[in-house]
Amino acid sequence: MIAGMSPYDPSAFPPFAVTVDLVVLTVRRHSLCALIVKRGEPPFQGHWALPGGFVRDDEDLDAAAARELVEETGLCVHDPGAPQTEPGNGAHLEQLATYGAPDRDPRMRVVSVAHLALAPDLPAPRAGGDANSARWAPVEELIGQDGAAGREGEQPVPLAFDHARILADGVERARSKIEYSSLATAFCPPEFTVGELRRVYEAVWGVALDPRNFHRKVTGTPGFLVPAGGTTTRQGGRPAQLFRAGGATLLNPPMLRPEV
Amino acid sequence: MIAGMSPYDPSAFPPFAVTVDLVVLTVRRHSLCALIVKRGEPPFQGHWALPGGFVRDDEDLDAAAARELVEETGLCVHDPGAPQTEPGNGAHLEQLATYGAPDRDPRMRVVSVAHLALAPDLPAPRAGGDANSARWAPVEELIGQDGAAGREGEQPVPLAFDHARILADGVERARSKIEYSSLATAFCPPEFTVGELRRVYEAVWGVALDPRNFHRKVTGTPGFLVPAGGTTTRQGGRPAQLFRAGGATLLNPPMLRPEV
DNA sequence: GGTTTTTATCGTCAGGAAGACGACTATGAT
DNA sequence: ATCATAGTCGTCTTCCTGACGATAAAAACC
Repeated sequence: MIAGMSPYDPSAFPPFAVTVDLVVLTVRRHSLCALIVKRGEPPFQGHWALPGGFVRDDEDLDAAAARELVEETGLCVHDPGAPQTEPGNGAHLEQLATYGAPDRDPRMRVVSVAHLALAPDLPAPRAGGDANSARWAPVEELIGQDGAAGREGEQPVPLAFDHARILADGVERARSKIEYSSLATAFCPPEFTVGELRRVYEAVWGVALDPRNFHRKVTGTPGFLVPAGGTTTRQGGRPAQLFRAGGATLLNPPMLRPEV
Repeated sequence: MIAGMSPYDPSAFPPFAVTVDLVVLTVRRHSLCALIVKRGEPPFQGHWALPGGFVRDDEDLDAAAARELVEETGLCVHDPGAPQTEPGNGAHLEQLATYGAPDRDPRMRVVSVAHLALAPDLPAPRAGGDANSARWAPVEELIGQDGAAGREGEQPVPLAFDHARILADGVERARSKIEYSSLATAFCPPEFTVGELRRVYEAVWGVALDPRNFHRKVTGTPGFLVPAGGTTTRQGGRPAQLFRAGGATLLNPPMLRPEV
């Protein structure tokens, strides 16, 4: 607000509530998982939902998303201004899309600016202040698209509001974006092996990749990986070289996702 | 709103105004142009800005964008629900991003959901109800990134609010999306030649493409183009076969944008 | 200790796609 | 008739990918 400039006539536009919702993704035990929280108040009390909350009066949208991310997971956003993420143990955060159907919240008009966060595997989710509990759930349990629904009798958990749609859009964004960017490294710890990075791709895409061709591709792309010096054997088998994410953010030519 | 469900406590969240802003792009005389309107009221009275307006109380975000598009240009959105555009003489419309910095409007808190519209060349812009005038402006006059700024003494027109940023994001979205989708056909009339489609790519990317390789690529990609039957000579030279956009929306492998 | 298993890494080869560019075709302009 | 302009078909080389053999270095097992 600037002094001396008259505000809008409040009757000239309808008031909205603006929230941020978070699609927080990680890779746990070979599967892509999303963070969901149990709602403690109506509507949808007791249902699982994406974490989120109201945007404050003096807060930018990205700042609100980063604040909610810290509140729900303790994760810090790695590089708030940069367009792409870098290694670090922080998370990658980017705006996803905005959802504002008139009836998406039964009580009033709410516009939600969804954000996508990618994080390395975390010890355990911590419940935020306004949620009874939180957990990581494999995305195929939340959105039945891989035909994996019904496996072992697991029925999809219905998410509150339009959050299943938001989650599906976020997953699709992640799946497509690791094709042409180095974003998959956001799922990895600061130092990682080629095999660990390959398992990220395999989990996010739900496919098996040839280890030899994958190794050739990622090590042959300039700027994608830089040797961190040292090896690890935490996966068993022959020790693997440790890498750090390089400065390159765009992969050209892209990593090709196998046909379904 | 649902009867019997109590509304939010209005003091629990700050009220926002929600608007839609439009990045309407077309190709005119070999250059990528954006629709801008002259503001008739403060703030930024007399400055050029992107068309847009308030979202109504019972209106979805996409519906508001489509309504503004009709009001400003008379263009109808081709297929409101489909994820991609098809030929038609309507426009392609998709959500771009949301901008909500606390100080982006000096009078109050406004969150703008920007949308991107791609349209074939139109006869003439018609000024909407709330704009004194409207015109197509080459994007390099509005965002100085191609080094074309200052050519012939044309200084960039400063757009109101954060609209230069929004326009730049929209242009970048269009430039990248025509790589891997058939979206470039949204800039073409219902029937078009390979050469016309190539000139769209050249205008949007600002590069020259080899006509022979381009022809091989687009005609060799299944589902991208379907012969419409008939030829035209409106470009001079040998008559060219007319095509219509095919059903394919994704180009795999993508059209490669030459290195800068 | 020896063998098997697991994972990592290097190499080879065939097929597909793209860039560079030659050649030919069919119109309008002069 | 000649030229300029645009469209269309080929050729050749180069690069990248997918398929897959082979080797290397650790842990697990007997």
